[in-house]
Amino acid sequence: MSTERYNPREVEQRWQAVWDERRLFAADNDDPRPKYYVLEMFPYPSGRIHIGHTRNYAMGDVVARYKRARGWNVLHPMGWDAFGMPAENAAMQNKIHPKEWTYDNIATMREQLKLMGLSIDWSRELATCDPEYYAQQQKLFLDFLAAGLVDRKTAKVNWDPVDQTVLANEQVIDGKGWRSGAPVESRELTQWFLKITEYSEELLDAIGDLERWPDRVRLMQRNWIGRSEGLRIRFAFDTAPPTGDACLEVFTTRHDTLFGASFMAVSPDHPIATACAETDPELAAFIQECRTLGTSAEAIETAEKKGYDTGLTVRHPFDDRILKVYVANFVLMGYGTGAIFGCPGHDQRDFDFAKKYGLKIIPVVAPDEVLNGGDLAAWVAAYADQREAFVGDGRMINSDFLNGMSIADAKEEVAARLESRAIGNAPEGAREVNYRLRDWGISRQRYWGCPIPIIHCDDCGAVPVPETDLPVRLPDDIDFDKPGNPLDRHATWSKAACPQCGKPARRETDTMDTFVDSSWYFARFTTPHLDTPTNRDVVNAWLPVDQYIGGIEHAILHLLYSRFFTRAMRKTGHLDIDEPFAGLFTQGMVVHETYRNAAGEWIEPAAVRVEGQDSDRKAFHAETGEPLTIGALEKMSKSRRNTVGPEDITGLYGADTARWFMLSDSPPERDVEWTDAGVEGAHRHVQRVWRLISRLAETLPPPGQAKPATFGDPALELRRHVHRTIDNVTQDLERLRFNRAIAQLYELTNVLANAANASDGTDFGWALREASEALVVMFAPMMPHLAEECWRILGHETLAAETAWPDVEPDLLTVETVLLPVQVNGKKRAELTIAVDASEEDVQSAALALEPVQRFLEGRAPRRVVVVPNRIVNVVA
RNA sequence: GCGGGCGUGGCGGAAUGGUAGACGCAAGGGACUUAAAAUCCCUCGGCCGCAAGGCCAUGCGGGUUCGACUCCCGCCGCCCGCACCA
Repeated sequence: MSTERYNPREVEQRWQAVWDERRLFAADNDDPRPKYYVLEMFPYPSGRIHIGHTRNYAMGDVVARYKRARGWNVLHPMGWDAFGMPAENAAMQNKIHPKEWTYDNIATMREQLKLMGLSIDWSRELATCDPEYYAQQQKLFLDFLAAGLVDRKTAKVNWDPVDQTVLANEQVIDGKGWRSGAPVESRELTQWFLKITEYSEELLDAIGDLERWPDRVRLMQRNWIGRSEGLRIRFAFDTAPPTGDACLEVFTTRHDTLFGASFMAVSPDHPIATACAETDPELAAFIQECRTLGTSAEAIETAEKKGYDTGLTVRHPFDDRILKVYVANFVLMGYGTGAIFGCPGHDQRDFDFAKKYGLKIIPVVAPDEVLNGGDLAAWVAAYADQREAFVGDGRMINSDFLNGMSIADAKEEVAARLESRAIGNAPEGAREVNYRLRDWGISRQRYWGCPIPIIHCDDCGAVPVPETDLPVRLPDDIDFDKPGNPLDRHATWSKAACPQCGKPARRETDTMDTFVDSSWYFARFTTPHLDTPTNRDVVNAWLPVDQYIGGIEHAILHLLYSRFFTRAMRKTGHLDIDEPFAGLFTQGMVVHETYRNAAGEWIEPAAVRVEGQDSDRKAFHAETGEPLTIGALEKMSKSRRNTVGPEDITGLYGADTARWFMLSDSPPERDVEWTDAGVEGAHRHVQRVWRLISRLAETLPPPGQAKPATFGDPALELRRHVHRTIDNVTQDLERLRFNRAIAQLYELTNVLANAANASDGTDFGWALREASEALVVMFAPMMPHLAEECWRILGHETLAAETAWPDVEPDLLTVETVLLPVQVNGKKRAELTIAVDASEEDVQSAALALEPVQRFLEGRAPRRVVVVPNRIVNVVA
């Protein structure tokens, strides 16, 4: 008897060795079959794989294995996003070299991943901290530089005082560093920038073509790029500033409200503000005050609108009114021109500002309900006493030649008039599109990153390192005794000869933002060991990634940078595609209950005993018996101590159980709660399938028997269910609805278990084998080891992993009779079994003849009978 | 503030205008066992009823429709993203 308990530890190891030995998952660049590239966001080697990774890779592996079974040439690689600050933090804390720490972690995590039985082409493994990888990244940087896609400019940067480094805007969350959580300061530094804004328009427009991306992510990217159409207007100075400018330029999207202008305001960082402050200490103090104001949500929410009158004035372009120029704390230098015209009537900030400084509030747009039958004069008179500016739609008032126009027409009129006039030799107004997106500052004052291949020479400036000198390698002999960048302090590394003039010069000591590393790794996987960044033919053949899978936390940064990088690589001739990821899926997190003791300390699940159920559940410390409070479901994290290690699960139940469980209950985009009961349930299923198949294997006819010409009813019924399941599971896997596919497979298992006891004719034996094999091949993507073991005892010498996906016999999807629900007034009252091709009249009369229908009709004739063929009958009484 | 999403049994969730609650978990009952584990079988939204059957039910209130978890309008609650972007 082969019905001993299934031993996942032994079985999984054995089949993993077989897969490895046969190089089953190595993708060949010359394979003539159509390609399919499935990729999960590569992990940061933080120490150990956690269960969230496991879910992510399980999903990708299901797709990879399924597509392989469908005959695609599948590329499914894995690598390591290996540069970054935790390695340096570890170096400082534990006196271990970042390189050693990183490679140790990679070794550990690689072994953990291998235990999961993922169908990965390990021959393509890469680590971004490997000189083999970052050498090519340095080439890309130099190519981008030559192509004009790199900028070096002084810029106000977000400085993290704890990590002692610059942060991208995207890395500042609520005014705090995304890693350290420390309040971010503002500093002026010379930085390297990648000119992502060159592609603002293209990156925005192309979002519409990303059909297999979640709407949510597309929307987030759209908002992040933040396009707005408006008008750049030049206001002639009446009292000129010390800079000597003739005009004050502003950007606005509400030029229709130009007659409502009652002041001008510039940012505290505007050159005019800076110039005025030189001779005005009070203004200088005001500007300083503005800078210290936080950028956190609360700070912005509660910040009062404040301004400082510069004494400068401008002339209104249409009515010659003189408008005062303020420096105002709410005007941002980073957007538009850093200056605005204030229209208190129709902008809440300007409204608040005007109230505070006693400026005129002139409504110039009135809503239709006031214009049509309302008391316009009274509305205008009371306007300034309101609390809120009117920002809705309406028609123009108080606006000279614009009066009566719609907002859109007024905008058009103002733009046309200002464009046709000029101050000096420049037009007074110009239509302009502005983007919120800023250039990407990539300089980091850090050791553990890709060195920027530049040498600074006093005479020649910033000179690229010649390609023959690449890679610029990180030095190994470094110390982490002080915060800041160890490369700066290195005795010799930064000394270099200028490649142009040969004089002593200084090597760039900043390294690249690690988001650069992850912006092109998907392309590198196509030729991971080549001595150029890509091979154009190969990369063009594999890209775009057909299915990319990762967390929603990368919805903006990583995905936007990768989209930009792909375009930059296109411009520099490294590939010929635009979009890196044709399909994107953002999976949910794995969450777990949290537990705390009376002292408020977090207690890890392994040390917790839970009793009772539902609202009566109580938690105790497993050893001390101390009562614990059960907290919220939270993302597994070290700080909450609610993590479960994958090896705990694979050790106890095997990888298949873990994979099956993580995919089974929740839809993949939603969070899944890790529960012991759920895992045990999944494991019971593994054992049950094993028992079922091994019992069946003893009685089934051998594989490869000719299909019987005819089938009896029990066999036919089984076959129908099998083929319906094949059809459904196929559709579900195509759409990544793993939970539904699994529900179907549970059902098929139940059907097969019942059928196994039924009958034993030749035709039935054949149908049972067909059903068993279909079941095994269909669950193989989720439980690949169990599938191999089942496949073997079903009498096959081949591997389940190499077996083609079963074909649906379309005839078996159609049935002769159908069970129709019969409703009376929209409520189900009876059922009707009838031929699928029955005429509507026949269905109708059969339905009306049913006893319950007659009962509800109470002898009356129905008013109407709705027959939806093969779906439902509704009798309207 | 702006934008987006979600709300279904004890729980995770099915059902994308057509039988609400597939499938799983938990729970209860039974069989097997000296016993336990494992396994197998049955029950499992609420209420009324011996039963047949009926009534109520997808956050709340309206609407469209022969028919609404699903579409529309208005509330309530929760979650996410962006945030002084002119």
